[in-house]
Amino acid sequence: MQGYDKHAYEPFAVTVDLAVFTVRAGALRVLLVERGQEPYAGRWALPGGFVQPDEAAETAARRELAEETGFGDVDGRLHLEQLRTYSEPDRDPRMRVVSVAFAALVPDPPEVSGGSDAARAAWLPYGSTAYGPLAFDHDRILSDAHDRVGGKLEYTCLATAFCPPEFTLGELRQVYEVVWGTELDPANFRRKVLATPGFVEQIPGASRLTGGRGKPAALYRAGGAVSLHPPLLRPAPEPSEGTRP
Amino acid sequence: MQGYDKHAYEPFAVTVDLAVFTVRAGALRVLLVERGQEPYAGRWALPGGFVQPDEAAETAARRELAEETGFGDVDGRLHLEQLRTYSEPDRDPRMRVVSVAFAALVPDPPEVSGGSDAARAAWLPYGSTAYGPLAFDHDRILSDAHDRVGGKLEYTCLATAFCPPEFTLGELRQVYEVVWGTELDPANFRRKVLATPGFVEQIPGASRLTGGRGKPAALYRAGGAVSLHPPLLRPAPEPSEGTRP
DNA sequence: CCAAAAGTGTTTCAGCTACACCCATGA
DNA sequence: TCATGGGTGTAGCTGAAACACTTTTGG
Repeated sequence: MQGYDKHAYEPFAVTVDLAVFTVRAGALRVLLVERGQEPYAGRWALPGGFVQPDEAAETAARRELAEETGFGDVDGRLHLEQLRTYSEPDRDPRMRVVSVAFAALVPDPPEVSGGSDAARAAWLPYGSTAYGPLAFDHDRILSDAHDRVGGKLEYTCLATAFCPPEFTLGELRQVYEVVWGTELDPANFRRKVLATPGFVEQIPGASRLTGGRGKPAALYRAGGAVSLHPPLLRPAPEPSEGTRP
Repeated sequence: MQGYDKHAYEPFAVTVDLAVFTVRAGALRVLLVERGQEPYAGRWALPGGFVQPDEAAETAARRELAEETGFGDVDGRLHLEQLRTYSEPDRDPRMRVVSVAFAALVPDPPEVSGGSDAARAAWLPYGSTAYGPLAFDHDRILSDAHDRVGGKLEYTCLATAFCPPEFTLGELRQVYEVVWGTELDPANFRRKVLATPGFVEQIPGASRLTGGRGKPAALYRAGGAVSLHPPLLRPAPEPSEGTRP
């Protein structure tokens, strides 16, 4: 950071890529766009685009998401979080592109009106074989984003970002189950969540039917807390051993 | 990511910044360099520099660290981990600079031979008032890096990255205490570490004096595990409440 | 009545905290 | 001998897992 010369180096293009998740119909879904041009024409890719000269990466991420998928930040309920930056020199065959990746969570999936830029946009089930390999290194980015979200559910109150303003504890539990791919004990989950001050707040008197059948469930709002002490650990992958790479 | 034109946008400079931590003499220290030029001449800053057109950010980070501080990756014992990317348009007064920040941990601090680029390099105590505000937004980067490292100690085996190849459990415990700024019960810490398979491996027969006094301590090596199940939680900051922003 | 989901109670067990206590060494 | 840090033992608490049970709805 000592010797500066604006033109001493070949210019870098800086882009953003977004892995936007939601939970719909009991499944984890990702927002993908179909590429209309080479390279990777016809392949699915993460939404994203160039960072403009006067904007921060996060600003660019919100703008591109709206432009490309017609999905704006409705009611400010879009949770956006920087994932990491991918900078391998050959990750784009045409030029040097450094991409700042974001993981995003949205509660209810509004309709996707394929925006100005992209040929097609759709919420596809995460991990599905329906969309082959993604363009560029987007498979890796998507996988990293999924890992990050799964981990953050353990020690933050992030799960409410998948839920509408008013939700039941069963819906909140489904977020954990769908992201982790496991089943949780409803009784223990309930106690754990309610025992964490500020995770959720009950809406007095309100209740709603969920599965069509069953007792109506009380409604809750997201509380002000952001972190979980102690954390809500997912069942150990191995039989309680230190994980090796 | 649809319409490409290499010169359609003002070029971005892409740099790396490193927050390199070590534990020396019972204190957490950071590697800083003194700036020789404007802006912020004479101020302390994180080591870092430009990413070259043909290298990934992590490669650039290792190279700059060696060039600027003369501190190479001795024995491959440098733990380097991407933190996040800082891209606010005004973070450098001269031009648009997007910086990929890294957190790094090293075991024993070899001498720092202020390298080619920097005026001076030194290991300064973290949080000390000795170095005023850092250049650019480096105070924030350093703070973010400290948070990240502190958090990762809880649920990964990262602490061994601060230790030499052979270390005692007291030294390992000191890493936690120094980074978290708390005291830990030696007995319980010992049991917890040994109960996690793959965290450390005892070196049979070896022992060493540590504080000059006291019983010689057994020596251990880092094991192959990377994550901690269940985690080693630090004492809650508040009286066991969900943390609010 | 039955199925399904919400919600409560209870037993059991693992893990953590706290603290007492012994061991080996230098001063 | 005392101070210091390593290392072991143990009683008690907390919280999570597992599972039985009640409640309230739709079919």
